[in-house]
Amino acid sequence: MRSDAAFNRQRVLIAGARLLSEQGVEATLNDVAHAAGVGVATVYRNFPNRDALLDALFQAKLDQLIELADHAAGIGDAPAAFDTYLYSVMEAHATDRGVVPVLMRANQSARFAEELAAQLGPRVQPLIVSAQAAGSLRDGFTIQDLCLLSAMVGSVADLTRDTQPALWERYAQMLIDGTRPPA
Amino acid sequence: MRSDAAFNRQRVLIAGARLLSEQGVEATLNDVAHAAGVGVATVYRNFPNRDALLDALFQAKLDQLIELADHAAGIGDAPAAFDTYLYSVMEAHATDRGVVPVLMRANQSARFAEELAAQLGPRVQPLIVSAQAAGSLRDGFTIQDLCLLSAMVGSVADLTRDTQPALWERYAQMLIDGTRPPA
DNA sequence: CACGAAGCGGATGTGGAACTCCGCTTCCGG
DNA sequence: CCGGAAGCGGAGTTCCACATCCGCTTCGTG
Repeated sequence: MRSDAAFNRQRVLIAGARLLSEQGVEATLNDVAHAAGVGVATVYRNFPNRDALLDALFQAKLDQLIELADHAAGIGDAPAAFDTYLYSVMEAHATDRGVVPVLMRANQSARFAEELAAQLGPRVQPLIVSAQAAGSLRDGFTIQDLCLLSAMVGSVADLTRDTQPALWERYAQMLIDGTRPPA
Repeated sequence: MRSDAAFNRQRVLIAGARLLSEQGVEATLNDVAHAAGVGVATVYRNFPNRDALLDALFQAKLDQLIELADHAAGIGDAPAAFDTYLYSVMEAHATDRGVVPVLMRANQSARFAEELAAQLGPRVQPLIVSAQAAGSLRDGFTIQDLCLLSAMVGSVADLTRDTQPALWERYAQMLIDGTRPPA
């Protein structure tokens, strides 16, 4: 691969990630190409179609969540570690319009679901188990719950972004409260 | 207005409501026209554009929520009345893909926000106040909370409809638990 | 019943976004 | 330093949904 081509591919990925965060999946490939400072054809040369680009960005988002999990795993206190992780994922959903649609493709594509489970599961499951053992998390709580609770926060953030950009935090807190074991 | 024209208008509204429930705002006017058994032009003769049709359907959805509120108001027990209302609104969001986008236009249009507040507020506020007085609902809970909690359930239902159509109930229950006063 | 206005349906126009084609430019091994 | 392969940009094509136009049909009044 020629060096300039590799450089352009990076530019497309970076611009794509930025536009995805800001505008969600609505962003057009024309916009991405323009933002990256390349022509549309260059985008299509690297990614056969729109979905292929999204696939590539999916892995980047996944890496981001993995990093959050690894950071939380470094916290000694089990309840705090879990809470920190859950909150940071919620924050990612709320502030990055690309996370929800990209990750939620897992519901539609077995390949995505597997990759998600394989890469994220081993890191997150211990957080859940430890928090349950410490009594700060209700039994029966699953990774899927974590994904969907975060998606819920994301949807609130989407609806209120224009008028009350910080409101999602209220609901994030409410949901975190809801993860405690029933009294 | 000619009788056949009035009849066709009704057919469009009914078909529009059905498609909105099933497919959400994605439904095309062509589909609506076909489902109603009329031509596209007939739809446009009654509603100058797509938004005008959605406006008309908005009022229908609103009536539906009002009916739910009136039904709940008939329940003597204040906590049960509020819970019933909240759950039934959540159910409406989860099973009718049209409710979220139609109602959430209130966030963008002052007119909708006013109409919503004017028609729904006086019915729902008493439910909230009574439940709070009875100690089953936390202080600071607002109508907006009710709308957004329901929207959250709707978003979960959207994401899981294909694979686990009843999963939204789990989160509905979780959120209702979250409306109790903190221990 | 007859006639004109009101209403009708679908062919057509318009616009925006995904995707392709092609003539020009840039890279890089010999 | 040069030839050609690899890469490039953007004009053009296709597709789909919204919206309009127009010749034909139906209603309902006199």
